[in-house]
Amino acid sequence: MATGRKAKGKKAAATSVSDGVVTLEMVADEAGVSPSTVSRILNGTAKVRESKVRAVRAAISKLQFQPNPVARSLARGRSMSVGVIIQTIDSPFYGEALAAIEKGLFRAGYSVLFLSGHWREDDERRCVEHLLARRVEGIILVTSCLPDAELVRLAKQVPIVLTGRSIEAERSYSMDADSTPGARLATEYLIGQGHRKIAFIAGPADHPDSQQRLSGYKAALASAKIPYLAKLVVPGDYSDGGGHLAMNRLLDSKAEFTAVFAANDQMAYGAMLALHRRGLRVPQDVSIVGFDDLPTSSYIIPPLTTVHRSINELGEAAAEAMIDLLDGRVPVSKQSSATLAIRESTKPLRH
Amino acid sequence: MATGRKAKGKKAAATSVSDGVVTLEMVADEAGVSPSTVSRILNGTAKVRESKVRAVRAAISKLQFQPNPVARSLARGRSMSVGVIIQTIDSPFYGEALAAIEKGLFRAGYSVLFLSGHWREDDERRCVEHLLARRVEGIILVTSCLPDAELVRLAKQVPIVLTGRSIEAERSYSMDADSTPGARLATEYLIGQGHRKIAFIAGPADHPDSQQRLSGYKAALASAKIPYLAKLVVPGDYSDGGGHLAMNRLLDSKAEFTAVFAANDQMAYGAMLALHRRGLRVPQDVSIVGFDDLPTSSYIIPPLTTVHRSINELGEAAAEAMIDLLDGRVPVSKQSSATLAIRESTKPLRH
DNA sequence: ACCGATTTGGAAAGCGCTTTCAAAAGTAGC
DNA sequence: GCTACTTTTGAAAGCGCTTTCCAAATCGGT
Repeated sequence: MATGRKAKGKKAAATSVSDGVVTLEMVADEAGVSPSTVSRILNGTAKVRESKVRAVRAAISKLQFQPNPVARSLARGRSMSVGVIIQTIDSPFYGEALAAIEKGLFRAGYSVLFLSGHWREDDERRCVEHLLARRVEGIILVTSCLPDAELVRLAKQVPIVLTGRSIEAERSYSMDADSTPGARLATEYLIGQGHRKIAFIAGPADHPDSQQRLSGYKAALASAKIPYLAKLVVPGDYSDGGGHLAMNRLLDSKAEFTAVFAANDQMAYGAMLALHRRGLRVPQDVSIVGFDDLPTSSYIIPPLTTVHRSINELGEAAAEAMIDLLDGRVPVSKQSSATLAIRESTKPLRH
Repeated sequence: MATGRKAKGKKAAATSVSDGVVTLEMVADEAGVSPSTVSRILNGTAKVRESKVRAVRAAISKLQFQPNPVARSLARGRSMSVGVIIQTIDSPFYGEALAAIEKGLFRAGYSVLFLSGHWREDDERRCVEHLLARRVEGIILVTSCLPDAELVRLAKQVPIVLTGRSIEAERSYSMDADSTPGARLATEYLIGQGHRKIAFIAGPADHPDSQQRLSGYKAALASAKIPYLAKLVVPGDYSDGGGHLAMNRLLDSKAEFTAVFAANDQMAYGAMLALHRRGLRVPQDVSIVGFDDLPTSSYIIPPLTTVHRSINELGEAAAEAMIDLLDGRVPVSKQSSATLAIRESTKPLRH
């Protein structure tokens, strides 16, 4: 094979191993064809005579050639990478989603750049800048805290997919998994168990997600004709510590309640600890339900009843939507509804 | 300013906005200098007359120029990216380390590619391939499960930093934070509290880390002249479920013990739940200590006494070591020792 | 004012691919 | 066997930077 293409001196130099790194040109030489042909075979961009294909394939495996993605990116003008901005990369809740995003995009040949915004608007803005400078082809924002207008503007530059938010913009896709139904489900379950004095530990007030959970709680109360009492609602911040504090505040306020719905599992953990410290038992004295179903929630004591959403699916859907956008397709929206994981932190109220 | 460099037609074309993307050449035109000069200013690779520097700076900010990192990478032959392989990106323990790695490398101008190996040798191998193909400049392996020989071979290709492992190779850095002292600390604390029948829930047997914890446990027993009883050691797998199972097994075996040391917090959670299910109270009936100090460990009931290592520091150190390697320096090894976070899952044995 | 020693800065050659363009080869059709 | 196409393929021009090389400008000293 390798019909020995007339080496023109220059070629010989190119072929001389220098770096241990094999280039497409070396493959071309080895196979006795031109670089264009190799490229065409690599990308399937044109028909090439079978015999040459074989020669090139042989050369590739002989030299162990691997195309340099950087050169490729430059030539094609595509970076084959997408950015993912998350608030903290070690988020217990979103971890699984990240894994799914990584997997989905990886399979499609993209590299993923994860960056943390730390719940700070300008940190997040800096992440966006960095990603844009890195020429990512798209950005996935997991619970962004940037203002809508800014996101809309961003969407003009690159396709974006948003979770937990919703904006109107071309080349963008919002997966605002509404938390309201889940919150309602949780509250209704408590009501179904006979509870009427149900406290609510809220998330950060400015968080849309957190507002939805509150309104789900209210909706459930309303439909059961239970009056909404502001004193039963205490603010939290989605952290264990915040839940602990909130529960202490609630307890100190002497408001009466037989059940608590915490806007997320971490706050539920904190609340349970506060209850425990005051000698109150879960679920005998107080029932508690959380939201998120963190991996450990089924292993704490008592195992926590909580609203479960497939966060894995969320990640998969985000990755898929991004790929759709990048390919110029319009992502199909898919709903995955929340379910209630009923465990041992709740029990029927007996009177 | 801008002395009006004789535009040569060709230049005019280059300057004509086409894509919305500003190139270095356009900046050069705008400032009336050559591209080389702009590049030199950008990189500080040579002295340039003050007046030109100002003109170029002005042009850059006027055009909002941002150098294209892809082109830069190609020209410099450096990708400015490093890969991080972790077993699962949503690991509760390593999450914080990832955050620190990301931060450290980001600051140094590198992008980070996170990939998950899923505790599978060939998945991990595939990750390495991918990273190499992507031409990362270095790889950080957080608890790799590849055989030593392979890692040594890998180190010949790119600098690597390893955590929880130790290999001998040029351009590599192992940060094998030995778990033995921490494990010993935990066991000694239990002994100090009067416990003599101390069970141990081990991690995966093939895991060096897990072996160290076992030997720390043994060492503490030995130095207190407490005989080591094999029946008090049950295998686990570092998961909540594994801890649950292990504890059940222990309980079923009817072996007597007043305290348990779990090789990690997740298994401690599972064990506590198993204890709870059998009506045994922590710490009144059984004391338990964990290892890792997960963020939630101080919020579970009862808050878990556990071995704390600054996982954040680990991440920082990994990033720093990688940067050192990339800059051709030899990383200085820094030790951060384990401490015991004493909380409420342990109490003195009274007899 | 003149000469060698420094600075400065532009032209041009890459980096390793892709892609356009046009020539070379192959295929029919008559 | 020759014309008119259609396919296959190579040469060469980028992609947007960096860097080498060399000419031009500047400087110090006599």
